[in-house]
Amino acid sequence: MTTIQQFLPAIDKLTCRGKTRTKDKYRVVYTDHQRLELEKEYHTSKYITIRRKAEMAQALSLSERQVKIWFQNRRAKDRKTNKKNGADPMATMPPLNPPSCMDVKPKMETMLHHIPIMGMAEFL
DNA sequence: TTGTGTTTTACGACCTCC
DNA sequence: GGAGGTCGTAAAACACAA
Repeated sequence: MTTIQQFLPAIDKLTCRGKTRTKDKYRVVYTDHQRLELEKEYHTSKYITIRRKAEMAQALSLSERQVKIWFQNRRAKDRKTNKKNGADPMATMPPLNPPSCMDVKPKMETMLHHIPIMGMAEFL
């Protein structure tokens, strides 16, 4: 399994807009199995816990950073499709009463992003 | 085959919270 | 100050009509 970490030591880097990325692999394509497992986890919870992130990373041979970024991108995708469908903006909101097992607290800012959409009165 | 639109990784900037 | 959230964006990978 190849991960981006394997390419990080590569000296030959490309720069775009001041960013530096490895030349040989701009991005890796995750396997069907990796995507499936990540999707399953996402359907369990849209916000992954630190513990689950470490477990998933190990199980899928990805870095924790990759798992974190995948969840960020997945939520972004959800928001995008919800916006298009005019669906429930709460869908990607962090839970207000997270289960006790959740060791990551949802950020207030995250919820505030949704308030203008749903209306403050409704939110309260 | 190829041109084009969409999706998927990955990152930087900026923000909040502890 | 670090971790992790969103947003915007770059570029590779992919899908598909012409």
